[in-house]
Amino acid sequence: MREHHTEMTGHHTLRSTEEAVGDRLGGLNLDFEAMWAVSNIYRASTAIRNHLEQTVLRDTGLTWTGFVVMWVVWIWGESETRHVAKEAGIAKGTLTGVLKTLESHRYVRRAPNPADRRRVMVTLTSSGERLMRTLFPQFNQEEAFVVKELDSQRRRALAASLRVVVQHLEGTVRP
Amino acid sequence: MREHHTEMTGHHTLRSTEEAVGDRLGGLNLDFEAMWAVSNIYRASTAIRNHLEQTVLRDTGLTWTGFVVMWVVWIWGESETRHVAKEAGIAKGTLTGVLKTLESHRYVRRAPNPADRRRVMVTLTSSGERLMRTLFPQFNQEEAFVVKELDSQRRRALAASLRVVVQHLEGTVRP
DNA sequence: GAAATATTGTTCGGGACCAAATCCTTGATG
DNA sequence: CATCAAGGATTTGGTCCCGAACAATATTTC
Repeated sequence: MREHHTEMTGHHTLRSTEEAVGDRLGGLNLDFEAMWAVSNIYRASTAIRNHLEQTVLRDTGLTWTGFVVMWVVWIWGESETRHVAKEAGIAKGTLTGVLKTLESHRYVRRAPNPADRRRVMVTLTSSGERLMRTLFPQFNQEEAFVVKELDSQRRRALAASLRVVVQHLEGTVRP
Repeated sequence: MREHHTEMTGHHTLRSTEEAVGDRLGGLNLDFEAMWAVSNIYRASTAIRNHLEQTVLRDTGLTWTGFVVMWVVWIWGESETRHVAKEAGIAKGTLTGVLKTLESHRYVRRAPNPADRRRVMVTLTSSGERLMRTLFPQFNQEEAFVVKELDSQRRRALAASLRVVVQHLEGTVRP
């Protein structure tokens, strides 16, 4: 692993962070490969989210989570809240609040399920549908920008490795 | 008690989500490789964070962000708040609140910089230091669990690809 | 069938989170 | 020196976020 400084800006880049970690933890018996893999997943995720918020979402009035929730409903069609929360990766209590916000913008609508009155269904309004149709291609364009520096093979390998991680974690039953 | 919500959806695994996307967006002209790479980064990041919160952080009273902030100060030593916020990937206003929480647990301490009284330095208390020394090895052990299903070469490739993404995004100067 | 048990969405309390406004301090400019 | 601009952290307002407690509804058990 050869790491060389391109520049000494005095600011803290990714490279110098990893060096600081090496300095601080070099003596300990740690799994550094696992550490770099995991910490870079988190780091990339933050950077990507920031980037997409700043570009595509900037003037829409939508938050990241609001967008994700609408995306789920858009992909799956009318859905139960339970399902939406799971797919969006948020707690059901959180979803209640997010839906309240999205409803106030008239992007989604709640509808009680007549067959089971505990359940609530969520649908996009036509205005929400329209928003997703214009927003999603822009979103995908920025996704392409994000992985621009990786060739096709690496993109597929990246996605494949991450799928393995996710399925490993989700497949692990917790007591 | 079986699920009556039906038929073709069944359970919602990673695979079936990707299938739903294919059904819904198959006709559009999109960069699917980019989409899978990016969405799996986010998905993995969420799954990992949940896992670590449920295991290592569960009984510590620390939030994810609180841990990350302490980690940064632990690695870098006494630091300026500005630097900590950047490394932790949160806004400076957020850091103020997080530090207030951590200070109330006596894990960190604020100290005004005498040379420039606008600046504030953050250090770990000895109790915070002790906490990191016991917590971090556990954390690393769970990181190893997270990537258990990937061989060494894939772990390195994963980290390397993510570094490329992060540096590409952070290197992109925004107007 | 009534009572016990489970499931579902909402509410609530305490944090996390951001962008913008604010408050202090420093450095520059006249 | 006095003023003003720039650079720090904090506060503020609105949203997100979780877990636990809750009320309503559905299912199982006896």
